[in-house]
Amino acid sequence: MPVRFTEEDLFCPTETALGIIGGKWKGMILWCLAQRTMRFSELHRTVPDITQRMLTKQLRDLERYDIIERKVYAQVPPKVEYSLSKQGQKLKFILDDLEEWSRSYLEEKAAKNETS
Amino acid sequence: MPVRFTEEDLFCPTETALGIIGGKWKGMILWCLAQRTMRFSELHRTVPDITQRMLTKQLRDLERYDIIERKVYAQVPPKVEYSLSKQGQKLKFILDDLEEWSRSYLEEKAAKNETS
DNA sequence: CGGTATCCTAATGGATACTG
DNA sequence: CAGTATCCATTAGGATACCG
Repeated sequence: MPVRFTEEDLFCPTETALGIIGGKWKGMILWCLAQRTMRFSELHRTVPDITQRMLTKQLRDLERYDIIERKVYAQVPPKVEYSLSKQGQKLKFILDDLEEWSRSYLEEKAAKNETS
Repeated sequence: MPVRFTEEDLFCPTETALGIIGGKWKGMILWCLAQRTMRFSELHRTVPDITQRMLTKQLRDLERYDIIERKVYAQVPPKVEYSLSKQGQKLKFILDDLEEWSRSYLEEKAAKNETS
């Protein structure tokens, strides 16, 4: 994903958005940060099975696109807090809708599997 | 992505949804089919630069998750139409929101780039 | 027209060790 | 605590040729 967006993005902005929130971990990270501001280590504990490397990488991506904010406290041991930015807050509502859709989707699937 | 969903999915359904609509092409394909039912060749012309292989693969994925429907007309030359399923229709509204978010996001970005 | 099959490259993700 | 660095495995995606 580029930081300067192209004509492609303007042709289908949905694609852009999916590029930003896509991947294996971003949904869950955003979901966590939508609940509350969290430190790196908290995220690491909360997101199941993510490695430090991946967590760092995803957070850097999200920060780069101004979806989250990173606040470093100048202290030892270090403390870094992550939170949703203004854009991230807006995105949260959509992710909520997506979660709701997914729930009903999974329920319907489960019901179908029972009757079949 | 499994067809039988796991406890992981129930822990964070958003992840599931992003797994279904993620990837390079699915957003745009769904966006096309949200406009209207389309034949394979129409999709192929409309989605820029997608290969036949990729288009087929994405359509199979979406069909497998019951997001779209595939209707084959028994005629020569063959005619196959793709459309949104009921679940796909519901998803459409969320993708619309996502598109709107993305537009405002890109606009803000563009504005920032001008002033900087 | 609407696909498959084969082969290949690029991108993503993971394991592990190390550090200010 | 909050990261990097290195190396490796897996997956996504692309080029091309062929088929009913």
